[in-house]
Amino acid sequence: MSKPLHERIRFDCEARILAGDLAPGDRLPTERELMREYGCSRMTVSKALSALAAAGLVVRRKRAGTLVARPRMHSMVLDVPDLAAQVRERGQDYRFRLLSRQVRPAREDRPEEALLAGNGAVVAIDGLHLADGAPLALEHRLVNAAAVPGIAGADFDADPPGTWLLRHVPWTEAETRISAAGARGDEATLLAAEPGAPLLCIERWTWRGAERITYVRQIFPADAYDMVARFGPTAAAR
Amino acid sequence: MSKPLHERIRFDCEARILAGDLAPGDRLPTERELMREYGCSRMTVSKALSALAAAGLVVRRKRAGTLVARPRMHSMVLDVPDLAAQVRERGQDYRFRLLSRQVRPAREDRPEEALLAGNGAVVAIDGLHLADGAPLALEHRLVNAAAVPGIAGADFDADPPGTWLLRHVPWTEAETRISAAGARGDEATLLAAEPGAPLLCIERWTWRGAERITYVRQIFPADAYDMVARFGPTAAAR
DNA sequence: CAGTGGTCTAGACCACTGA
DNA sequence: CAGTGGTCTAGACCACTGA
Repeated sequence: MSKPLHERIRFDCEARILAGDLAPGDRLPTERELMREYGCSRMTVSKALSALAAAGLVVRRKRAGTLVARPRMHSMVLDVPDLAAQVRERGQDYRFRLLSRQVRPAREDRPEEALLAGNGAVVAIDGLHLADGAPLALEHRLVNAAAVPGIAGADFDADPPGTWLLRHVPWTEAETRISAAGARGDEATLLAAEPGAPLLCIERWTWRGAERITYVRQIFPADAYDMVARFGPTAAAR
Repeated sequence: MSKPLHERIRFDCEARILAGDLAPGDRLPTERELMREYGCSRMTVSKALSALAAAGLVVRRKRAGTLVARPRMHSMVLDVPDLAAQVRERGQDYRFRLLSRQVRPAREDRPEEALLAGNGAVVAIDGLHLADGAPLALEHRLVNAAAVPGIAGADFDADPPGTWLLRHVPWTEAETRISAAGARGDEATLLAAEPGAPLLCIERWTWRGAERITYVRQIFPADAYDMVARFGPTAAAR
């Protein structure tokens, strides 16, 4: 029914900041002042202001008080594409066409394979993401065979390799690189594009602790895909 | 010296989850069990577990307890480029060359200008980001003249327009679109590239409340720039 | 319906730091 | 050195929900 008191206090303070009523550097009421204003205990006020601090809207300093933070926008939240879900959301038919899957020793002359598996084996997977039968993205993936035993025999009809991995390998870290590139001849053929045509290129390394799990490179024809990132003072920390 | 107790409890639980000691869906000890284990009050335990929930590592449900969350990686943190800072960090000389600045009525036949300013005036700024004198990115920016009065006469020698705006317009929301495109003839000339050459294209809309402040489109030659985004179970919520 | 987390109180002692 | 936030206690009542 009614929101908890600490959420109401947080909301009220947030509203004053976002409306510009309080400018960056201005002081909010102290905890003791807010206790009186809302007729509540200090823990309740503290919870509200700590949440604002965690969200980056205020900075709290002893003696100085709680100050409206200077806005930053150094980072935004990037949606990681689940291609299958996105295609289906548009009412199209999603399919993953497996082009090849090999289990073989990592090639020393390929930096990604050496980084991934050292002297061990890699599972190399190439495939095409299709929307209503038309090529959406070409995917080249390498998986550390020792780290993910099940991958060699996994069935990618239901889930493409990325989704399969997300389900079977928990708690990873990842780094994504987004760039543009021109289509090579073989890539152009598979994507039904012209050689040299502009592509959006997404490369991602995924770790579990210190161990590299997988490397993937997905390329999209320029008109087939955009990535979207968002920033908001409220949503930034979520 | 010593970390607060609630941080220690949080750290201990986090370590057990990240080590795989507790799998997704497993139950953590209840608050009352942790109270006994650490010999502390329930508020202290609650603070630790709430922080883990806010970070997305656990899900808390009444009666069911605190469960290790299923990993998601639906989103990553994207660094927003401060081109001037990045260029200087590489030891190169950064400059912004202003190509043109106009204050004029928004053109109705251009969707961005109509969205931005309606029937009002826009400030249209075109410029080139240079690293050691070589073109790094071509920028086309539109600013809502009514919303940002100072921009018409601002000096962009010290700060490029994006940096200037960040300093003068607080608390905005933003949406960034990243795509690939081929260079048009005029763009290619300014960027010292071939027509049709692949470009990384970054478009960003910035709002203050319901009001649109600025639209910017930056294009980078494919080999000049990559964007990087990161995901980590601990750092995700920061 | 018993056990869980959610919220809240009314205190306390303390570390820090800027007026 | 006085005022601020940081932490913590030992309770309480409650809403929710799954064993």
